[in-house]
Amino acid sequence: MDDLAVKVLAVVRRIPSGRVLTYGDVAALAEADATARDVGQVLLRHGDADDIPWWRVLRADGTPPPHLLDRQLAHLRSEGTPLAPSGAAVDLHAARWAASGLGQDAQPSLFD
DNA sequence: CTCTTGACGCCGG
DNA sequence: TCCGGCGCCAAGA
Repeated sequence: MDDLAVKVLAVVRRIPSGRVLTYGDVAALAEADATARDVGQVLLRHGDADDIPWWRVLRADGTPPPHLLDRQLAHLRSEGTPLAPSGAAVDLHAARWAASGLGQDAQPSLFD
């Protein structure tokens, strides 16, 4: 478990239920030279831990990676995450967690 | 040391 | 809107 993984997982654990972040967001919040790809690598290795809400991390367009589509959407629906009209993706505009410098939580409307 | 792989993201057709 | 291609970069083989 390297330092980068610790930081990335710490960020993911802080995502409130019903909110989401993109891989790129997590990379930026990890305060390291992490890229979105690195975040994917970390979750690939450690995403199985029970205390890690990996399903709250999505791609930049709000869709989950293809092989996780069903499982991930099931988790998101169960915790009331705002989905896009299509139902196949998350409504990022509404559900994206405004974490930067705002502490524990934030209002989705900040993005309007 | 080189080559492949992949939970990403952006851009052009 | 839907693809396909390309850049990116750390790990393994």
